Amino acid sequence: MGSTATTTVPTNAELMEVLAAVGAAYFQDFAAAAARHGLSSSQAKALGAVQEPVPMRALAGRLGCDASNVTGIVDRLESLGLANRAAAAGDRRVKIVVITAEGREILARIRGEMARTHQAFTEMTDEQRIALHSICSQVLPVLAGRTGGAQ
Amino acid sequence: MGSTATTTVPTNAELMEVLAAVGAAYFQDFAAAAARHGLSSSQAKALGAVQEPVPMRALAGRLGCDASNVTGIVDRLESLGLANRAAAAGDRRVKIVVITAEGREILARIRGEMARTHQAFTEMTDEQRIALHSICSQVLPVLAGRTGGAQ
DNA sequence: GGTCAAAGCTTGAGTTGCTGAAGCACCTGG
DNA sequence: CCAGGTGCTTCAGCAACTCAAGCTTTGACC
Repeated sequence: MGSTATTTVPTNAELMEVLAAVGAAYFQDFAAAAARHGLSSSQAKALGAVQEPVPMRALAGRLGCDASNVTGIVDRLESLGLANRAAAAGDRRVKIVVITAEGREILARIRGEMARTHQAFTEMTDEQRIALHSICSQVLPVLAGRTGGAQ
Repeated sequence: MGSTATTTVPTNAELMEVLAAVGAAYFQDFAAAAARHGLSSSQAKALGAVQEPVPMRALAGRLGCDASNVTGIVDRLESLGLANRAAAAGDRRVKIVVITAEGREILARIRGEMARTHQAFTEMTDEQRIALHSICSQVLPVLAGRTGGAQ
């Protein structure tokens, strides 16, 4: 394959285009896998964000949405038996969302069923895997806005 | 985590994690920039998908949602003066969505204002830019499911 | 030429996601 | 103990999304 990299450096616009396309495709793969298990993408995303127990308010921060919104999402996860609300020790206002064993299993199954994503990975060389992981890790703090805002 | 590039190849799970994080951060940057101009992310995404005139049905395919949904989105774009419905020559059933000059300007402004994304790009070396673009381009056909489905 | 299935778009009902304002329960500092 | 702030929920209200049904137009078949 093209080990002779055509050394034309892509412009910002070109990078944005492929990045957006990859992001959108990844998201659709994720949403489709979640839907097969009866979860919306928001619910699945929330499930992924509570692998560690998290207070409602912090979960809203992780999901980038309003706290009142999280109430409904966790309501549905709870009614499906995938998560529970637990009281926080020391502050009875706080409710901590805890994933159940079943929730953990569903989450693992969803991630395992993202077929297109897995196939995309298998078609990458070791060098590409290393490069991609390195670039993403380097770029993430900037992109996620650790520049002056606490998470 | 040696700063000496430990050439350990990342696992699928590790790749999925950083990819998901980057995708989510990119999307939030996009949504925030769109919101500054009074557009929801769906509307902005649709605007980006009609830089070339596109029939309603094809637009639904590009956005990965139901055709009936596109009606409402284009309604709003039209009421904002960012796009228009035009009759297709040769088939009077078809309505073609055409972006307006104002729509094009807003879109350019949104893309220009994705500050975090641009900053992330500026912090990449030329080699990283080339590698990222190459990997995304290679992976995109698989990830987007060109495996048997016409777009 | 007439008829009928199919395609393209819209509409309507219903669910979810999301926000903002209001409200209740609880903590903390004076 | 009281005032103000914090955490969660509830309640409109809107956008997005899906499915089913409906309308217009098209294309093919008789």
